[in-house]
Amino acid sequence: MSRKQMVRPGGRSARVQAAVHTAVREIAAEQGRDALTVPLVAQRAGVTPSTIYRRWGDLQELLSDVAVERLRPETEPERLGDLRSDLTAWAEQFLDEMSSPSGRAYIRDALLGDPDGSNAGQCSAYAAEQVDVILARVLDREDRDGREEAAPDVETVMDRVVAPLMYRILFRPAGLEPAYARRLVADLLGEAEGEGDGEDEGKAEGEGEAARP
Amino acid sequence: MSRKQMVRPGGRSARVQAAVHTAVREIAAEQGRDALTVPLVAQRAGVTPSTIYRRWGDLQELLSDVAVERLRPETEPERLGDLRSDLTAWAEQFLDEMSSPSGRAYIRDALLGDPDGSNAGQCSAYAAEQVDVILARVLDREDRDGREEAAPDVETVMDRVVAPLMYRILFRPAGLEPAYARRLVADLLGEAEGEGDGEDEGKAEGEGEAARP
DNA sequence: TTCGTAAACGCAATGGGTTTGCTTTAAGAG
DNA sequence: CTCTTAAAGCAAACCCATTGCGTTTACGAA
Repeated sequence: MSRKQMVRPGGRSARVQAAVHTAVREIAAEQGRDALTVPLVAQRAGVTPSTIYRRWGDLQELLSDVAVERLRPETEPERLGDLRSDLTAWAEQFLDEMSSPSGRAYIRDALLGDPDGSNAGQCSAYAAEQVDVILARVLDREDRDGREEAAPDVETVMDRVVAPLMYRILFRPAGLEPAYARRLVADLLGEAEGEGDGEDEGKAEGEGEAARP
Repeated sequence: MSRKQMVRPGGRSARVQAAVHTAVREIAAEQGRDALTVPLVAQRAGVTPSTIYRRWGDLQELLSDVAVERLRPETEPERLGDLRSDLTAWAEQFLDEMSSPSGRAYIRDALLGDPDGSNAGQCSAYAAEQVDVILARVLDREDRDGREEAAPDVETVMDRVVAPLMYRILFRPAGLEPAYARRLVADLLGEAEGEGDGEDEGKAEGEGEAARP
């Protein structure tokens, strides 16, 4: 677990932490993340570099902290009425947010300054939480009006939707489109009902990978 | 593409690159990767630090280069006779190698010093190549003796097997076991034939994630 | 409220990693 | 063989990372 969890909860410590975090975000936004350096952050936050080094260890851990904070979902998944719609919409939004340049940078930061893997685990837990909320609605609806709805469990959704999305984002960021997220959900849930809204659903993505040697 | 690709192919440049790469591996093996520093590597390789900085930019990019080289598979996937066996064996080995502490470190290095994502892409291409070799055998066998064998395509295997494995390795390294790799392959190919060799196949993994908030 | 303890911060000095201009070497072409 | 130029060596300057010590301040107990 990162150190910020064990600092004193109130008073000066909290002020310093908030100042440092906002300083990181401001500098990253204004001058790009390559410009980020501990002394720069310290100056902007109005503290001394040694304070940052003592509390976070190094720049990577600080960035990892900020990244996890930034990766926390702020709203519940949109409520569309059925599992397929909810999951599709959420997957598309997840892909959209995470595959942006800043999203990829945050993911990398979270993975990076993470000696014990707890920050990355937190990241994954956020996604699992969101998925669980969506899946819980299925049970709710079944309880209410007895209708049966095919409901995979959280782990299956992580394996079949979240993991492929994240893998592509990290390892093959080229040519990632919303259709890919839709297809993953469709493959998981079965393509039974009304799909095919005219857009491309195919798995074509114009890459020349996996050529036989 | 990383810079080492555009250096002069022979002579002193090649010697320097080789010396630097082996220096990185030796120091990492002897003193741990935390001890790795550009001046140290330079001294061991018999070059000046500025040479390394000019060719690789910084330590992370150098480590990324070395990591990709280390992640290249050295042998063809084992040939067991049918798709299910080949893929299961390969997935187990992949998980075993990649989830080891040094494997995770290499993956992180490859992802890290990788501004344009080409090193990570190379990493993924290696896996896709191996999978493709396995899948090509199915077509070979069909051509030879007309037998039909269910054959997913490379992208499907990447989504259903490689991506979940890599996701767990990076984001949830706790409690990863060979059974997980076996289950992924079984889920993809259908659990039709003889499985259940006594070991645990279940998806139980004693984690408390995804608790409803 | 007051006091005591210990965590957290500021200050300052130092060591070393990083960067850069200039020079020298050597690979590859004509 | 000579020429051109990419790449490596050298050295100095810069700045970041690290650490010891003194000071401030939050938190808890009397």
